[in-house]
Amino acid sequence: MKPPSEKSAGRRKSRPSFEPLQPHEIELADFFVRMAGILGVPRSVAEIYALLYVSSGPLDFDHIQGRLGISKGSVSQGLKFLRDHEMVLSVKEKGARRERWQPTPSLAASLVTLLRSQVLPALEQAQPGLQRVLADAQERGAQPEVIERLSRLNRWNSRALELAPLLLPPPGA
Amino acid sequence: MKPPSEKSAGRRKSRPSFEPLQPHEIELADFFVRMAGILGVPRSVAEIYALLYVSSGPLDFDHIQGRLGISKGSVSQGLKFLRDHEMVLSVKEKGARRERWQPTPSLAASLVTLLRSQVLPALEQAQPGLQRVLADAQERGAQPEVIERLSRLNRWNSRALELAPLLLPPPGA
DNA sequence: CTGATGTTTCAATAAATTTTGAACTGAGGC
DNA sequence: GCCTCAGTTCAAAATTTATTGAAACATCAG
Repeated sequence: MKPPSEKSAGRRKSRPSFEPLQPHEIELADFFVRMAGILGVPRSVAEIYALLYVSSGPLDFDHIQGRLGISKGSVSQGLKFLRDHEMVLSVKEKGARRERWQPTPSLAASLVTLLRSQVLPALEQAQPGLQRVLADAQERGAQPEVIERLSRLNRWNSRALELAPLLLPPPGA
Repeated sequence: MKPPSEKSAGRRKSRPSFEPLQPHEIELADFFVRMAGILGVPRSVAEIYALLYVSSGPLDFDHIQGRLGISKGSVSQGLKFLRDHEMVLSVKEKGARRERWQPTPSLAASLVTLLRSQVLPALEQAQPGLQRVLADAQERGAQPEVIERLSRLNRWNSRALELAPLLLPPPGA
């Protein structure tokens, strides 16, 4: 958006200037963006992941920002998200100041982490409420059909909560 | 937002005036809204489904609108969404003008339908692109690590596409 | 056919989410 | 300690998505 004369590269910091995404990279990014969209993950996050995914080695902050052409803030927040969900790893070379990033080995595991973090809290928080709703319906002598529905929902919820910890040990095990 | 004097119910159409949601209904609605949010389903759609889910019999258009206090447009669109994803059924009593709605018997089946409709198109559309990205990487002699990642992604995609039709027969079987 | 009821459509509006960028923080290096 | 670099924060702006409501449409009774 403000390509600063590009050629004045010479002095001081040499303003790296990165290539925009290549067609094959765009294609992959589109795929990840679309899949991420289903889970409400922002475009910029998916793009960062896609870039790391097609790149041969780990990339540092400035490369990510430069190649994707997005703001520092977005890169920072995006990497935070990916870190929090254990979808990227930083490779800190000895004696190097900058961190360099690469995708976690297993995309499958990453997805599980992501899902857990979205679904589990909802299930946990809902637990007492759902029980109350069911009890309520029973007290009020609601239709058997409704009671049945609410019971099933409660059973599901409990079962999901029991199963969840088996999927992947909670962070710190 | 503009309660039309409420008490002037008398004449003509008797302006039904529905109760707002009860606490136990709100609780359930919150749960559905939250779960729906994970998949990017709008609040109003989740609310409609929740209301039908706790209600004893099928509800008609005006009841849904009245009890949720949302616009006609939202109800119409919401029901369309739920219909399209086979999450609600209409029970048309003989000789009755209005349609009345209730949730599909199996919530599980409904969720599968919903997921299919979101994920499948993305997988299908991505298929050729992903293959191209992989071929591209091979031609360019990319790092083995990258090739490996892209291959795995392709295998996943194919497998998912093969498995999908088994989950539930496509609408019209 | 006509009028009334019930539903859908869709442009305008409102609400929610994402992105930006400038100010800030922190960690070394010197 | 002071300065530079690397990265974070967060309020404002941009963008995207959902909701509204008036007008169009459809269906049926008479």
